[in-house]
Amino acid sequence: MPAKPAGGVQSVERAFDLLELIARAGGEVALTELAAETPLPLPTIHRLLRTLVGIGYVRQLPNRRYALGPRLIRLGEVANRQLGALAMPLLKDLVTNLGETANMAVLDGDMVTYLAQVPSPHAMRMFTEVGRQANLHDSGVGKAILSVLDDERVTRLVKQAGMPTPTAKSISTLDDLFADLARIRKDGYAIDDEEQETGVRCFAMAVPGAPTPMALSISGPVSRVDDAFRDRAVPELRKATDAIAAALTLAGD
Amino acid sequence: MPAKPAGGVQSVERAFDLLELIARAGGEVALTELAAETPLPLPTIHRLLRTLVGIGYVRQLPNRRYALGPRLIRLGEVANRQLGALAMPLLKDLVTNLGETANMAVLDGDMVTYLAQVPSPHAMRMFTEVGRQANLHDSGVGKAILSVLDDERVTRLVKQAGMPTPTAKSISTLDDLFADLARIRKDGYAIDDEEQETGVRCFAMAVPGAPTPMALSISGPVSRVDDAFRDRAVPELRKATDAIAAALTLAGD
DNA sequence: TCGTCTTTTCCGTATTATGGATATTATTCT
DNA sequence: AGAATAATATCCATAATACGGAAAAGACGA
Repeated sequence: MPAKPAGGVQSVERAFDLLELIARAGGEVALTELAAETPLPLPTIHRLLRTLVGIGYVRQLPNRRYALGPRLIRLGEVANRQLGALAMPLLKDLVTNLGETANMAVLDGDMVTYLAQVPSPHAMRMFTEVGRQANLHDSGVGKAILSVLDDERVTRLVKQAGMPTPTAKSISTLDDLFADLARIRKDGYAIDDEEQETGVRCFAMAVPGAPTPMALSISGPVSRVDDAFRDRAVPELRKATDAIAAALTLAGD
Repeated sequence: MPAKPAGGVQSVERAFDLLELIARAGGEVALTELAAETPLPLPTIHRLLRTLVGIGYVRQLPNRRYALGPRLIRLGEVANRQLGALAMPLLKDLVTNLGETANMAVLDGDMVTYLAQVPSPHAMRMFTEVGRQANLHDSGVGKAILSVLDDERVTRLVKQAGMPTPTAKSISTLDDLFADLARIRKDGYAIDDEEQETGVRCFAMAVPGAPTPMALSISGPVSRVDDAFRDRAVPELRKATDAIAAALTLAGD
């Protein structure tokens, strides 16, 4: 009885589902908790975990609880470098030409993950933003990414993640979000106007045709990041996103 | 005909082998290159990759080459945070009490990966060391980790990774390495005396009984990190590694 | 100490992944 | 440019592999 048309290797898919579940649960889960979140029978879950523990991608705590293993860190790092290396020179150009902090982020589950950043020469910013995650509806990169997805998927992702409002200006309803997405689709760039952090404004643009939805952004204090800045920034962002799209198409020489 | 007594799920193990191979190859490989490095038949490799691409852990470039996918970044981040969060307060204590940069690293394949760092208040150090990898034989944390492994494994790992000599003081032969490991086992701490980077000395100690071999270190300029410093540092390191060992044992509340 | 819940092992079954053979593309050579 | 070559992708019969119900072993709480 073929329930799914997918042609993937089931046990592999299930193993990664488990890893995702552990990650979603904060990095540490009991076997029963996993069983509650998947339709898989307990022995199956246990066998897959046993396998993952054996090869070091999951570690079992003395509690018998399961956590993500350290070998995953390396894989994540390489994946990160891979994409980051591609973007770094472009982000640097953005910072040189515009003088504000440039970021690159990808869609990752129902959030965005920042992959690379070149800080502005102006002020010292936070430790490192790389690896940080943000919500789709309250960040420039998030909205830019949503703008290239179909409405159905937008709804699903946002409902899944919820719509917290870190500032008074944060978008809080699906209607407002779709109105903003319509503007983004029309103009080709997203604005985060103090929606994520008070005092910080940001312009963002999706990489067109990227296999994994991703976006670039340029952000800084509202005092400097104004309409005049936008007029300078948008063409630069376009140039950079186009360059990444091209690099992805030609990747690997 | 059971060739291996292992009770793992083969397809899962194979899938992760492929991910490791891609990582080892620098993040991007052609199908044939993978085939050359595994005994697996091509169709099997292809099917596994297809599965991984389908769920986003591998992406296929327009070249048809395969690269690690962005979903791995998230998993790596969570795994990192998991271990890092545990260590952060302890590293902070080390820095407070000793005034130099504190690191935590784990064994990862045939190298060490730095998981967390608290920089010293003294001088500005490099961007961020987190995620960086170092060799086992030329770093304090690496040698500390080797000291808790059996000789056979030490030999295998070091032969696998090779013994580059970044500085004139780097250990370059297995004999020298084993002599140093003997001292480390006796005294309970490792020294990296400008073996990795000229001008930088470091004391390191393994976390006893850690499920995944890991170590802490405290490092700084040779001018400040001297014998007197060692006498202050070693007890502090012991305290911190014991605390981590205890935390691992009690992890999960 | 005993009872309950969680984790782990067992093992017959058939579903699932396997890989040889082959088709379909890219790439190189002349 | 076209043919030859190599790389990548798909088929499909086979059986080996993973599966999951059932029951044991172990942890936990009373």
